[in-house]
Amino acid sequence: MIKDSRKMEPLAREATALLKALSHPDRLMICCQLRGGDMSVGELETQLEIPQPRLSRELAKLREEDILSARREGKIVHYSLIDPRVHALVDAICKVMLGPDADPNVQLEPANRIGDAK
Amino acid sequence: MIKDSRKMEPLAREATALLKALSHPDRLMICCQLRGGDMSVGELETQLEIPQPRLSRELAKLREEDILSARREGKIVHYSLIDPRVHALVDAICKVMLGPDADPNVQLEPANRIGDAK
DNA sequence: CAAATAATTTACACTTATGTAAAATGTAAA
DNA sequence: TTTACATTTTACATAAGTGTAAATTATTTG
Repeated sequence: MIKDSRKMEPLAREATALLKALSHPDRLMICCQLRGGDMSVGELETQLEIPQPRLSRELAKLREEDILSARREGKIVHYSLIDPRVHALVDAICKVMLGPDADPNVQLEPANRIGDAK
Repeated sequence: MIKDSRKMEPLAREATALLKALSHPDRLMICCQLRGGDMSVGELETQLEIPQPRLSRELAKLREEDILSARREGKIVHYSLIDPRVHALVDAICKVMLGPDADPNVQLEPANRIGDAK
């Protein structure tokens, strides 16, 4: 994941590392959800409808980028955001994608279906 | 560049397409610069110190994503931002990376060297 | 038309990303 | 220990991303 362009502006490189980490629907949705507080892998799986092995791998990537941390409690592993920049960035992304006057509680997640319980 | 995950939330997919387009230092710096107004390929090359073939290819990617438009004037090609979301997103990225109270005129670009003319 | 300038496209080599399915690991309970 | 549940890791196959250098196209000028 390290790129080696001698003259590359360090700040841009750092910024793109963050952006790249968010540049996958699974990972963006995960970070979007975790803004509301910690969640277990199982909860994320249910909420986001992502097959568990894939979810697990994307969580690993976010861990490696020091964006998420994991803590185990019994057989459940809880994930949480540790990079505060991600919270701000995801907020900004939602604002840009949904418009500045959108409901701030709307999350990036699989579409709600008719009949879903509230 | 098309991903095909049946259940993928369309909004997250659209957002990540945008993020992916910005997830490369060359492309992020290009968009960052163009917030200030149109620039030619040559100007971008000089400002950003990116080898022209590579610059050209990254510009092509941004065109394909409908983020930039190009207009030719004689032998010079001028590029400009056409997706307003990108302007907002780059602003947000700068804010997140530099802190909310940073100089709003700072651009993501190769580091200024001592002795550079103002 | 020939030469010069601006920009894009090709061709390679190599790495990273992604989806899927199977196997493995850690933890708690019967 | 055997089962069951939660999560991670492996193994493949295939598609994209990236850097570099050479070739090509477009446009203006001599």
